[in-house]
Amino acid sequence: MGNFAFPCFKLAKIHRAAPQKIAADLAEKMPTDPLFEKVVPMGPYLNFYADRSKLAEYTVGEILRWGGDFGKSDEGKGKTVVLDYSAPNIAKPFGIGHLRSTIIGNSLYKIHAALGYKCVGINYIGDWGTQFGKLIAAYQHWGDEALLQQDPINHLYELYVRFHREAEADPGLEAEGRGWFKKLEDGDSYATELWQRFRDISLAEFKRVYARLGVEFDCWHGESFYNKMLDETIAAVDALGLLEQSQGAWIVNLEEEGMPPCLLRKQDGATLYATRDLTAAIYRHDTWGFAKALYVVGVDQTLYFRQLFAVLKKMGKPWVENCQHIPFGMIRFNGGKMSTRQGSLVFLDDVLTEAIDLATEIIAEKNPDLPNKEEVARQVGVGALIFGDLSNDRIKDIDFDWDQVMDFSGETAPYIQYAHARICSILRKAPLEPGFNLSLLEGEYENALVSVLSKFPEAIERAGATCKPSFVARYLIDVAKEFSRFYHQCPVLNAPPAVRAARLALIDATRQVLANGLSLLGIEAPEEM
RNA sequence: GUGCCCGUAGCUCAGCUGGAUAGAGCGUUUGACUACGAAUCAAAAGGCCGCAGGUUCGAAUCCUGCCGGGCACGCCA
Repeated sequence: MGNFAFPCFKLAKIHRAAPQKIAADLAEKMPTDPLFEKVVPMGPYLNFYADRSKLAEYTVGEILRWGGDFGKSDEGKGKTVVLDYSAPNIAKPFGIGHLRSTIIGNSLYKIHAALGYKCVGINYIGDWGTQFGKLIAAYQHWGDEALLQQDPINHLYELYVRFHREAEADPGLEAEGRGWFKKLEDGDSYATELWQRFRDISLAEFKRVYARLGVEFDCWHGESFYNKMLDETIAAVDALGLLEQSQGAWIVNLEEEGMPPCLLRKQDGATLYATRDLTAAIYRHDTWGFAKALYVVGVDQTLYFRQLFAVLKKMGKPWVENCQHIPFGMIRFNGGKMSTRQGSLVFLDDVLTEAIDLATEIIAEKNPDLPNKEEVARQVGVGALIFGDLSNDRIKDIDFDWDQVMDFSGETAPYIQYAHARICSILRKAPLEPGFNLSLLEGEYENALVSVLSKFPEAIERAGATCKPSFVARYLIDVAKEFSRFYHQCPVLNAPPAVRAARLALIDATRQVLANGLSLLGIEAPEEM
């Protein structure tokens, strides 16, 4: 098989001839092209074989020329894409469930940036809503000031879990929670003060986790940021004649669209998630005039986003066509849904710590003299965790499994990082030599590596078009795999001088692609590990 | 009940707009550190691509039905 194959069945139909004959005829008539070494028919297929030397000269040459910019494009030049990701509910602890939105969004940010878009990463933190009323109610009943001082996160978590446990037996609690949220919305000073404290405590903790993950945001406008604009939004909906009262609540009817109504105000007058999201969408469009707005949110909210977008459409916002829900599958635990309320939550921070500890152990065993072990252990442990998530199609559910997370062999980030580190190791011994002749790279393993390297821009493009970082992740596995084969088959340092120079250039190009690719996933590439 | 998503090797998953003999990793068995780092490489075993129809020269891929699993379906986010 060649680098490209052309099936001749369709032509066979048109010309009423056997596809084998068509392939043979075409091979005869095909004009010679310097890029292809040969074009040969094989049954009903026409195979194009690229000229290995030319492909190597071009590919490796381009990579070395562009360096860190190799793979980028100007597809999104002059366009802005707004990404809504992570968006943790800060009344709850940061669970492993939030990891998905965070790292998928982070990667899509980098991928779009590489495609030339101006990106705005928004952490739409869940710092408003009924859950804060519940938290306040819980604090009223069982809160402990001393505990809140010394171990704030765990204490808030306990309160949250206890509230829902006790609420099962005492439905009055739910009403109490809603009551506190209403007070919060009405500006009650005591409620506001508690809310502010809970918010500050949680946010500080969340920022610590983001730092460990290496994730950043351009904008931290949470739900509470839009409080003052909510009335205006509802008034605008009303002015368009879209607002209806139903069972005491204010809604936008979506019967025509075949969907349940979208609630904007509860019976008690308090607002809902949709009210804030609607406001946020309009605000974001006014502020950034986005060409695309991506919402990296779980698949369980698919209907919700269809409703939200439907309301925007009814409001006559043509730009709603550029809004897109980017769903991802749920993380389950022991086959069941992970629930903060039931306390069956795996803390992201614990998972990070475990992964980093394991990386530390492996380093102690395999590379005890490594400088800055702690930093490398973090890069590897966190990388493994991120890659484990990004390497599969985001729509698939994940059953959280410690054994799987803690496996650093095979198709993992450490595998890719290891290939990168080995290249760096060789290049430390022998830096790139000037005057190399890339046309010498025509061996089987060299060609396989060159060939996969040439496909990097394509991988980024696909990942961007589909909003699926997994295309980049899987691509990097291919690169690392081809490199590993090459590495075991072809000596670099001990090769004849001319070949050695060319191979040094080849591995340097490989190093560049691995580093560029990993960075698109939000994974670091240590030079030693 | 209705709608949406998923179903590929023992396990976890690739398979782009239908195209050649369906591919990886883990696990299992075997081989390779006196060549640049063995977190690696090489090899073997392992498949009615959930089931049944249909469209097509050709289907894991498209259509229909069924089975199994997940999610959602008005006062949470």
